[in-house]
Amino acid sequence: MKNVPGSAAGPAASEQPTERIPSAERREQILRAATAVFGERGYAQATTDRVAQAAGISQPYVVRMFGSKENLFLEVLDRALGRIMESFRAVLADPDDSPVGPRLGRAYVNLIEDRGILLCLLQAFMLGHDETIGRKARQGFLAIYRLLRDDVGLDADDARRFLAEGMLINTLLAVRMTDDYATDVCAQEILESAFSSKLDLVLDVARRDSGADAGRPAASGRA
Amino acid sequence: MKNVPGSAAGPAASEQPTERIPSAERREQILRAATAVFGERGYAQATTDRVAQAAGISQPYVVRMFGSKENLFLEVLDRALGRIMESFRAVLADPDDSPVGPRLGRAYVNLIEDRGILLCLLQAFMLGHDETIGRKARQGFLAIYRLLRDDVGLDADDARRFLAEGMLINTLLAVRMTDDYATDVCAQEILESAFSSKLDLVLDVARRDSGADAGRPAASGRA
DNA sequence: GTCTATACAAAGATAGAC
DNA sequence: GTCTATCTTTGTATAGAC
Repeated sequence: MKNVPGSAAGPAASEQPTERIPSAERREQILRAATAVFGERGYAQATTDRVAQAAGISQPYVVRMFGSKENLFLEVLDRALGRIMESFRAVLADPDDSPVGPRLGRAYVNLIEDRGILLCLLQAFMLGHDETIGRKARQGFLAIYRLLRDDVGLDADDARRFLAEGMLINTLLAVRMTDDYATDVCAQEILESAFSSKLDLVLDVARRDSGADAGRPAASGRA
Repeated sequence: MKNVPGSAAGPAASEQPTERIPSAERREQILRAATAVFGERGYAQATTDRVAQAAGISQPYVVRMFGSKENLFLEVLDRALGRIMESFRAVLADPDDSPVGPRLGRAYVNLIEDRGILLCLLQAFMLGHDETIGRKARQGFLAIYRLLRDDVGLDADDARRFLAEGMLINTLLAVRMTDDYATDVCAQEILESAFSSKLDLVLDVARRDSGADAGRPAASGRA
């Protein structure tokens, strides 16, 4: 039972044999799906087939459009880095007078709404041993560091501390610490400490994403 | 060209068809090899065959001894957590009067000599989506947190900060930031900031491990 | 622009000999 | 205690039709 074009199972006869949409749009759709899948399972455990299912298209088409799984991941990584930098720059541009640190932190956590962005970053960092991906991952890390140093104006210690908190956040998300929020006081404590005002958002998103294991189409609107 | 028992390629006719050693010892040997491989490639990308090569035995034997790859990883994770806790407890037991924080930090970084221990931990954290491994990973994380809170006596904020620095360290190791140490000032700066007095050790270990890609036997002594 | 069919490689696991 | 041979599944990628 793979992804069926216009077969039964559906509540009537409506699903066209996959809409024919412009490749640019399709690209973005696939990237979005791939980000969720790579973020959740990691590069190696993510399959092009799961990405395809999440995007609602066939596996060969995913490969066709991006050339290879590795290439797809590289584009996903690029996109994720872009979102992060963009998000930080938006904070810097905002004429708010409260301290930047916390504002950047909140902006970072807000990115969890964009499913998989943060996790893909961490997944990429885990691939340092890979010739191609590793290099790009290091570049990405350093690009963020430079932004903190040069554009935000943090000193080396503050930049390190900021990144450290970011890595902790990534880790808590990756290990799904929210699963233990309700049953373990320590889990609760560290989550509150790490996310503070953004904890509700994190818990909401975790609830939303759980069950909807990135893989098959996210229950599209039209039923 | 797999791992050959007593074939050619060797500098003479010496290598016995793999020594017959007691299973307890072999177990430890495999766990050590597996820690290096899992740490470097991650759970999914690590193959039982690479572990076997690193341990100098056949692939089926690895599976035979641990039942499955998943089980092997779980034991590796257990062992890694044990080493960390043990190492922290040793610091607490040490009648040194300098502040505990930095001493714990140095003890943590010292663990990189035990190849893969730190990385396996992070790799496990990345597997939160996995029913079995994810649960154990969360437990491990929380066990460390409790040790910091209860045994070390840190408050929630300090414990969080300590863990955050630890996650940054893990990430820097995983992404192999040391590869850029010589060529990128930012890489140099953040490595110095994150590892401070232990940077030399880190660079040494990186040099030692590079090239010796965990996979084939680590150039055993007798040539 | 998108699919079906399929070739091909990799990897985990099992059987059974030594 | 340890290996060789091998089954089986899964997953990437290609060919070619619609």
